[in-house]
Amino acid sequence: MNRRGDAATDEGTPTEPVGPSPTGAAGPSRPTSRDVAERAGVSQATVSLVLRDRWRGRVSPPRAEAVREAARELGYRPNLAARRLRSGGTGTILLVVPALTNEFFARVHAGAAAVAAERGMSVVLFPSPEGIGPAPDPFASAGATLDGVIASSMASRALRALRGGGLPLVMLDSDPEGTEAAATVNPDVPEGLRWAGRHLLAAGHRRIVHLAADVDTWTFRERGRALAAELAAAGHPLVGSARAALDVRAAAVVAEALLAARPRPTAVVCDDDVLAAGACKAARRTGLRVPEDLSVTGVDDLALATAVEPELTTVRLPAEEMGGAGMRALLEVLDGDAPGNRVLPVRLVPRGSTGPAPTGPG
Amino acid sequence: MNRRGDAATDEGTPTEPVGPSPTGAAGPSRPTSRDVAERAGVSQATVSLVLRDRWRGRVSPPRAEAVREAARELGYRPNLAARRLRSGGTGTILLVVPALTNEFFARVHAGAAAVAAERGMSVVLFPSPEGIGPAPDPFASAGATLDGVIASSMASRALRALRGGGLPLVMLDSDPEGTEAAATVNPDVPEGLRWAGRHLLAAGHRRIVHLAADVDTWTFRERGRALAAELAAAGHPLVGSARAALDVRAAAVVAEALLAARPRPTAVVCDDDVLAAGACKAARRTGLRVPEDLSVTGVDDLALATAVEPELTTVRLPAEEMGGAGMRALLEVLDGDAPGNRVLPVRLVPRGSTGPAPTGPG
DNA sequence: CTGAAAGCGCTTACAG
DNA sequence: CTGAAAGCGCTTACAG
Repeated sequence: MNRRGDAATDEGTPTEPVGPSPTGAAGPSRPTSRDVAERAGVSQATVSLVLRDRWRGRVSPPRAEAVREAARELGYRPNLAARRLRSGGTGTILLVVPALTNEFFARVHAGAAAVAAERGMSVVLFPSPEGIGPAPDPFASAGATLDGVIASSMASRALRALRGGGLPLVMLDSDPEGTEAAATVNPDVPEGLRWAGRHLLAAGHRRIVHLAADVDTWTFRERGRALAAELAAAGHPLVGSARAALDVRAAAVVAEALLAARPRPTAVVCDDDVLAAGACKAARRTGLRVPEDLSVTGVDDLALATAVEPELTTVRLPAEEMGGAGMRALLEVLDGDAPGNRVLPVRLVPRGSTGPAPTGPG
Repeated sequence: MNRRGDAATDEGTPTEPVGPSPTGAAGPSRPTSRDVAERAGVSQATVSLVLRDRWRGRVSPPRAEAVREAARELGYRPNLAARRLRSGGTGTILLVVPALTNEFFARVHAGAAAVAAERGMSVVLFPSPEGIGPAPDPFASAGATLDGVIASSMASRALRALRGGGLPLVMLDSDPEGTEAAATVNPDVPEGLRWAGRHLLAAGHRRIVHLAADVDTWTFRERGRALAAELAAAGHPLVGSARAALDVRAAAVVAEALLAARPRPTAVVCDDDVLAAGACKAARRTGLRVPEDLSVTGVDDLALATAVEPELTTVRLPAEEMGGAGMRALLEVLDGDAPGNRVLPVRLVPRGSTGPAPTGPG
């Protein structure tokens, strides 16, 4: 007979120094589906059916309700290990991102993990992003067997390594066309960059440059394309552009060169907040004031956007929502549905790093 | 910093799944311990003993080697669900932190998750940090059954909710005395703050103030205490201090007040990089140059430390190592060992936000 | 509509 | 030193 009780009952149990249960399964054992079945006066099979919501047309409503009540009274929670063993699933999803230390991907992960937790699944991060190209088996090195994969912002080259795993794949922030993904979830980055361009145009800026990320992925290509198109359509095309690695210091070096052009640009649109922070750094070194002499915009709305002075005007990407939506899509695929492609809205967050275009010659 | 998505070529890598699929449910079924046993000519029990490294004195060395070889040849990896079901463990560890969005805790989590993965365990984050005080059962709301708990930088009040769970507990960045933790892992924060103080004293600063975190936890109390003691011992005690919430904007407001004192302080030691960024903001608004007029130091070495201009001199805390060491300690507890208390070294990273004390009257 | 039974892959007493 | 056997808690055909 299984008991359930609070920790206080532990005091009565003998605790050897080298414990009887080295696995840490302390305390009285939890109620099982057998206990629920007994209490509800049904079989274990009925309990399983009802609790997994597969009972319609197979169990009578009153019995289903009785099962639910018994489960509630007992505080029953299914043993995930048993369920997985029986069902063949592993309960773990691999999240592949290009850089683990990046705050954006940390937020994507948080969003995905939260949704996974609701379903008793867990998320493992791909542990060595550097090795994703030549690694013969990225999945084995993940240290777990997998039910599916979510990949974010990957280069198409790196994506090849993800195929052939035969696992359901959901792509985030990636080309919705031509992938073998079962579903995609994308922030509307083109619209975001258009917002940034319009924001600067409205402030009177006419000499705008683009500090692009030196990363060959769909998301950054789209950013550059959308910005250039928007400005050109307004009759004030980009007057310059350059690429920098996603690193504040590297970006500062490249931005300094961009700012050396004459007439000097009055605004720089950056693909990413990290690049924008680099641009601000460059401005400061060059003796330019932000925003009086130079306006700067970023993308992401990371913590550093409000940490720098002035704070960054930026395009907020819904990182957590992307992770959550991606996980939800993957769960749908696992359930046999075809979720398709989703686009999430983004918004411009105006802050201190942008202002009216300086008047007079540059 | 890692470059996003920039992976080496993977040409030559076979795209077709070869042999037994390492990925689990899809494709041909994975080899089981039974397959290994068959191939090695032993029983399943022997395989289990050998592969879990519990074979000494129970299995002859040649047979043990044969088992290992068979497992290698087959690409055998144990089914975690089966192992957990049998052993009673759940394979999941709860990590409780005060703020999920904080980069420091994200790094602690990464370190813990990496070590956990090596052992086939997974880490769940406490999902609602706000609720940790009054929550009647934080464990149930974690959405999973647990083998143990790691808690970082928690207020003692919040800690009470963690007791009574009856689960093995490892504390990070917390008071090593008087807790019911089985083990603690702490960065040497007092030494870190002493370093900051010495660094400024050596640069000639005599009017130093402390911008403290308005958070009532052991780690921040220790920081203030160590700094005050170090400066007092040198004959140049703190000339002021104030507390601010861990938020750049809030810190800037408080720092402005600190900097209004006359004679003006020449250096501000901050409990955290976020506070230091706020202090830099305040300096800029006040018209003070960093570091010419004011030196600023932080603690953590977050990404923002190098994103701001000038970059922050800071005390680097080994966040990943703490998470990893904490997980290792917890695994030892689970194995029946008593790991005790560990202190991890910290180091001062001098950057542009500190310089020689300004000469002349403040 | 419902229950009895088999079995997922592993670990652990237990008997040799 | 080694193997046969039981069983962890669940889900799923299958037989009523």
